[in-house]
Amino acid sequence: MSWTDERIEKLTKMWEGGATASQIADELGGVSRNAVIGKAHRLGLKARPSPVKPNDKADAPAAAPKAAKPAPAPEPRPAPAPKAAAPVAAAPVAPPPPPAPRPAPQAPAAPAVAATNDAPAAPQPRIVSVGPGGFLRQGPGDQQAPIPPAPPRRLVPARPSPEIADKTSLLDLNDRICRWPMGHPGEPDFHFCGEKVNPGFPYCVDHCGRAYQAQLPRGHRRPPPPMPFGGPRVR
DNA sequence: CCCTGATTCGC
DNA sequence: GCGAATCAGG
Repeated sequence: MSWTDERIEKLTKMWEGGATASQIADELGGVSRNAVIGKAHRLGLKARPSPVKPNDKADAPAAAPKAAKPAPAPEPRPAPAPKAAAPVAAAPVAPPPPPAPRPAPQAPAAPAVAATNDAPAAPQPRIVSVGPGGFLRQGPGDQQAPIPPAPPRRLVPARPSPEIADKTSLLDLNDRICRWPMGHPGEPDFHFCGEKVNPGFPYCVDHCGRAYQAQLPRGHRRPPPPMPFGGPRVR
């Protein structure tokens, strides 16, 4: 098996969605999890809580049970995204989303952001910007609102548009229609969205909104990112 | 043992 | 670039 664009794309999405290398591997088929990991690294997709990696802690004087160590080369790795500045003792990394997607009832985001620290005077309730394709980027307050409660799985959504009467199969894909996958490959109802693409993007406007999300400031990240591929397969 | 991701290194 | 082998923590 070779790394086609489609496969790389899927690998990327699943990896970023928090799927494990094994899940990705047998979802793609024909590759080992090692291959997936190797490829992910080559793609520069690293950075995921690894069970065996640098437990990088700058210092925790209050709660640092282990202090008996010559403290060799600290070697502060040049992290591309500085994730410091949290005064409260917070977990160093957010735990990856559990493999089981729970259809959370539409919990309206708390009306107030509960004054994190400061900035109570100038509350910017909405951060709305326009992406390169013209779709709206969502702010913290209204992000998941229009999106229906997480599809449990194995559902075939209504045809996105009447002109696409049948499922959009792999063979129907071209650069004008949305390639967002629905369901799992290999299953009878697997198909693609098929909506007209947001010009310049591989997806329709709706799915662009899912695929590309504005990087929110490190204070209030949404813990469960939507998994575009429909969540891990349940066997 | 099972799982995980990271890294190495011959191809 | 690729991925099996290996490492190492949970």
